[in-house]
Amino acid sequence: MNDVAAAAGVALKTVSRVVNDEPGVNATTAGRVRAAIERLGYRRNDSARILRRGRTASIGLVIEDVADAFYSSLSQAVEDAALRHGYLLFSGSSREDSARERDLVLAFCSRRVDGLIIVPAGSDHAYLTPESEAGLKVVFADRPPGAGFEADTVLCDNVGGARAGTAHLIAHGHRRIAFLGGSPGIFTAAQRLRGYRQALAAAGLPYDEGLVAMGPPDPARTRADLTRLLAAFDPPTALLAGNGRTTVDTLRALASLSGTADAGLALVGFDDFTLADLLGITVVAQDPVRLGRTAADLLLMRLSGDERPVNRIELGTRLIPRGSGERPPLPRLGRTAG
Amino acid sequence: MNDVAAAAGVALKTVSRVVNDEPGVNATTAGRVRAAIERLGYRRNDSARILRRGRTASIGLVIEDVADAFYSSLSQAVEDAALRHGYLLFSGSSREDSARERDLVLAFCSRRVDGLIIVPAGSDHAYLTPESEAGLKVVFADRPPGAGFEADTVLCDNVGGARAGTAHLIAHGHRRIAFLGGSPGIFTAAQRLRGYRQALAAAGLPYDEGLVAMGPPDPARTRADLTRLLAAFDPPTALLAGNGRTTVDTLRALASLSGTADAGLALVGFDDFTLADLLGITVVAQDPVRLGRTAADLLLMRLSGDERPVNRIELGTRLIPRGSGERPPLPRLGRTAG
DNA sequence: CTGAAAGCGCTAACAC
DNA sequence: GTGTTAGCGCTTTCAG
Repeated sequence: MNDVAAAAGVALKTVSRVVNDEPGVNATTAGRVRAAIERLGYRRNDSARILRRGRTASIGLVIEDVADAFYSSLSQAVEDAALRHGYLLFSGSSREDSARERDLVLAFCSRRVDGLIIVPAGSDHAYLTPESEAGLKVVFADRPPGAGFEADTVLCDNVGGARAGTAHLIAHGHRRIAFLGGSPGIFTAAQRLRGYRQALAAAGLPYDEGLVAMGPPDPARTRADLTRLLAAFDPPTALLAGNGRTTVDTLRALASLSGTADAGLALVGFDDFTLADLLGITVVAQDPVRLGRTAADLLLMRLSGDERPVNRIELGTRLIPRGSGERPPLPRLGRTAG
Repeated sequence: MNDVAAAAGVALKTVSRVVNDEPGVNATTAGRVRAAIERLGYRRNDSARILRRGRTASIGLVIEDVADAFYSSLSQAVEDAALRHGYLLFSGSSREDSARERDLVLAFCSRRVDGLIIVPAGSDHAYLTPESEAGLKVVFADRPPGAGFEADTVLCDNVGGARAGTAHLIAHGHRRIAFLGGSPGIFTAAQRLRGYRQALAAAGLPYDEGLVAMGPPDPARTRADLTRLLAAFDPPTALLAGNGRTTVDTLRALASLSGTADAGLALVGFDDFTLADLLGITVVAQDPVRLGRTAADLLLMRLSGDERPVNRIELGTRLIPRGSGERPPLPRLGRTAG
């Protein structure tokens, strides 16, 4: 900036004014400055600017995994909102590791991001208290913060969605419905299990632990779970898959077990996915774009001075019937009592 | 840092030493400092650090669209490599808009990222010359930089992949093969068209412009293209879809046209996608993770001082037969000449 | 082992 | 309209 000033024969401050489009600079002078900038290939150093102004115009996004369709859609929505408002985006994936979440968050804090959108992997966010007190704005998305930390939160209606999916299967005559969900320690998985149980209870059906299999998405495990379930004395006639990856793993497992007694199993997946329409898979759809946009809007409101009490927003889900969830129970020959 | 120093009864510099794990600090003193840091909730301000050191330990990633599976996989790979080496990642999507690409890149440059990985939307990168001369390291991924700008580049073998896909269809007896590709202005789309033509030429088949439809992925357009192709006097018996989204759009279109004469059309897609296995879709698979990792490794090498001449790496593709590409041509009743 | 002073490149506040 | 000065919070350099 000094060099530019020298080259244009003006003071440092004038260059600053031109660079920042501040009013009160003679058009001719400004032209001379701009020419010098062009000639020298000068680019403002935002690090210095940030240091001086105390505002970075950047926000941090911590999700579980960018390569997952749900989170990449969410990212896209957050990115759009951020860029539209002049914020740059730092992003990182926790990979469901709370230490990595914490490291990312603290690294972003050290960079003095103005705000943070977090899909938490961990359940303790006390480490954010000093930042929050120092004025950092934080919004939690998809999962709430750990107990003891208050912040705006945007969630999907996991309980309602799972309840609706299960009720749908019950309405189609199913009485033995298995639930294949994510790790019970993950908020969304636990909530979906609750919804599943609520629907069973509402229909007067018993809750059978033998019909529940939970854990991190893993094709081999899903296949094993399914094999076990179908080999039982009283196997399920329907499945509720608790998340997108498990739904896909379940489809693969069913395809590979095909020809055996599994065919005709009804299936409802939680979270929509590409080509579910072509495959005829009934799902409880979430709206990751809306989730991301809502979280971003909330954060941007806070960043522009909104001081209202903490929000907790729950977005609805939508059941999309496509065939797999509307199949009636298949009578299982040679296995009925007697 | 001043406050911490005061609270711990030491000088500023000692706090700095502790914060940065520099050697030469008495363990007791260090303990006192750390206690003060904890008590005050102090977090180093990286903006100041960056300003002083002239190195931001961050890299910028500009892709086409995070919500696209290909680019989100690439992102994940880049992110992993970056974090592993202590770099934070700025990311943004150009949405195939060269102005947005430029704005993002320049914003990252203003933040003084140490390096940049770009999937270019535009074809003029002269605007990067000053940065490059100032020491910024740039790697291009998936598509090369515009003429006149030299930089490391990592590509997929688009020509070879499309040639292999087309040759595969020819080997299965097809003579009239349509190509549904992306906008001809996009490097990858143009290269894949070349590969398609090479394969036809190698087999002595004519190139028929009526069998080629190119443009930005759009379900409605794909459907219209397909309808037109199939209604022609001498319709194709096979399709080569030029990218992931078009492959999916093609599948939907074929499904909705189903029952009519389209069934039995052979199909090879370029770029693999989730569930292509279950749907039995033969594809020419790229490896976005490897692409991202290679680009990141290249950049990290440069950042650690590698000054060797510019690299241009081309990653191979892999044809995965799954059924759709192995169907023989279907004789078309009532349409043959005579 | 610890500390004091200078300065990274910019902007805010105030002259002229 | 333009210029001068101070200082953002840190690291570097050099002294104790």
